Amino acid sequence: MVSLRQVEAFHAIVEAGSFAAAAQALGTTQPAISKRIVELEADLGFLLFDRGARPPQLTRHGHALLPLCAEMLALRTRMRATLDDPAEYAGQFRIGITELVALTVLPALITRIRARLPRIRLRTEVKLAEDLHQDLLDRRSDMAIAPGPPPGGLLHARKVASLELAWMAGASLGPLPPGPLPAAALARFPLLAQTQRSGLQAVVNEWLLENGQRPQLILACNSLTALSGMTIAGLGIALMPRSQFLPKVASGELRIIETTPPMPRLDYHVLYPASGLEAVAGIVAEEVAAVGPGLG
Amino acid sequence: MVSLRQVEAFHAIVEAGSFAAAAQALGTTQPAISKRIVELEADLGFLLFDRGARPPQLTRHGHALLPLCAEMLALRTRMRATLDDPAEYAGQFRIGITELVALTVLPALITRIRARLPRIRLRTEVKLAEDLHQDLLDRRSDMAIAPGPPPGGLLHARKVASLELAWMAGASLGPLPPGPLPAAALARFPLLAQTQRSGLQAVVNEWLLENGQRPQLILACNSLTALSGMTIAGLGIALMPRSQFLPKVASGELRIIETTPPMPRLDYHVLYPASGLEAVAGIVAEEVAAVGPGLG
DNA sequence: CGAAATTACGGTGCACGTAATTATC
DNA sequence: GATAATTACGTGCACCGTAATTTCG
Repeated sequence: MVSLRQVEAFHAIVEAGSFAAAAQALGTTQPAISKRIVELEADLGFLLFDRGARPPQLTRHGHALLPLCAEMLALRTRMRATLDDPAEYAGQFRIGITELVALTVLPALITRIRARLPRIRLRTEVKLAEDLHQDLLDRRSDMAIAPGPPPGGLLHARKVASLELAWMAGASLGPLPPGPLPAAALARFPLLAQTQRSGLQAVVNEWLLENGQRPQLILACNSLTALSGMTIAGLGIALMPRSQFLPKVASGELRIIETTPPMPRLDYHVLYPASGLEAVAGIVAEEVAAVGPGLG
Repeated sequence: MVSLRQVEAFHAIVEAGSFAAAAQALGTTQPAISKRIVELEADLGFLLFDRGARPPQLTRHGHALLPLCAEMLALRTRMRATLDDPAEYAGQFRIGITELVALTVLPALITRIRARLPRIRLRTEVKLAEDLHQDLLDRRSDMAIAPGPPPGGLLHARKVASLELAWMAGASLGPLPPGPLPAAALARFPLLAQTQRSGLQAVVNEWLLENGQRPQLILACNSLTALSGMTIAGLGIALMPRSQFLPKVASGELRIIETTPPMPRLDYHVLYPASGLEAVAGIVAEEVAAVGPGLG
């Protein structure tokens, strides 16, 4: 029997232009897409694609079927919008966040969301920025609070904070030269960093490259907390959200290294796809924006 | 994610009036239906039924969702109808038949069907009449060629043959009284029969009951061929399609017992549901009708 | 020869059906 | 107390992802 997954796959192939692209768009693999189409063709009793062409061309019947598929998928979206008042939404809502969010505004955010959407079933997952983006695109999450910029025009995006970043060094790292350091001087320190998939690390890479340095990481760790600990221990220097670590600076555990040119700010966005949950997501996004200043 | 099976279940419950009735209509069980609804509600984020009422009442949101579901299911049906020329249909088509059909017109029928629908993938299954009806209702088959009457108004039905039936006795059963036998006299013979789910047996039961006799079967067997063998062997008498066994009568292996009142005729129908394959089924039905006289 | 779809295959999660429980009239 | 839906649970299947194969340009 025809299933929505098959219809979705067919539609995605036509939209994306190839089986492989459709697989990526739907967050699955090429063989899975291929199989869904074979099954759909068997169910319907006619071929949808002419496999003799590259890329596969729609058959006459495939063309005829396409608008029906689009309409069916639109209906699925409209089903979720049937809920006129988002406050009544009692379903699951998955928010992907960074560690920074988890350490700062998450408790306040959850409190605010529950106040406006009392029946919602929240799920949060901490990941690095690029993984959060991918989860959104693959529909594994409904919203992300992450450094931008958003990967494409596919997502609703709203800027919620602009973090001031600063290179930090532990007290035991030895004397620092006075005044702002150029990139070349900075790059001579051991660089501690989150992994390549992190938003902070993207800033580091870009800044170093723009200033003629090759990023050479000494140590990568996916935990910001662990990273700060290693920095304090004098293992190297790390780029971190300035305000979040000001207490450590005041206590003398961390020292701030100014740079020239200065580090850019890191913009946090709330991101969500068009998936029929926009009404709910819009409310959550408002609350994210409200707590945004707490990020730094 | 919302699936067509969930939507189908929801729609069927509203149509049928209860979870249990929907399960029967869809050929599944009550728990399966219940689970699909729970999942659908979880996906959508709102309740569809008020479980506090008996039978469960649609919530406000359930009411709002219903037309979208109906539209989606209608789209699924239209998808199959996308095929404008049924002769191009290259899918599976499952025909349920009785043993009588298999023994008489099946080869001719298959030849004719393949001529008109050259790409079709035919599947045939031999079963007793009641099982054929159930397979149709549960969507396990696409067409049945079986004794009527059809169980409800749910199926397309077309009469394709009217079989003359006759009680038959083997040569070794001993002398028969001359002239037509009343039901009471007939019932004193050992009665051989197909099982209760057979169309022939339904005729026997009804006729005996109408004429004041309790059906008392000596031996039941689901094979008409085996039944005729046992009759020839003198184990008892059996009601069988008259024309099909005329050669055995001519050879003296079988004798015909006329009754009073005479046995009714057994009407064969071609049956198929509304499932989006009507165009194909209509063509197949024409061919069934064309070979119908071959049934007797 | 390279890109892309299909086929093959092993594993896993999900959906089903049976049976027991709960709830409602 | 009876009917109907839910919950619990074990099983089988279907779908997925990895990898190998085939098929085009």
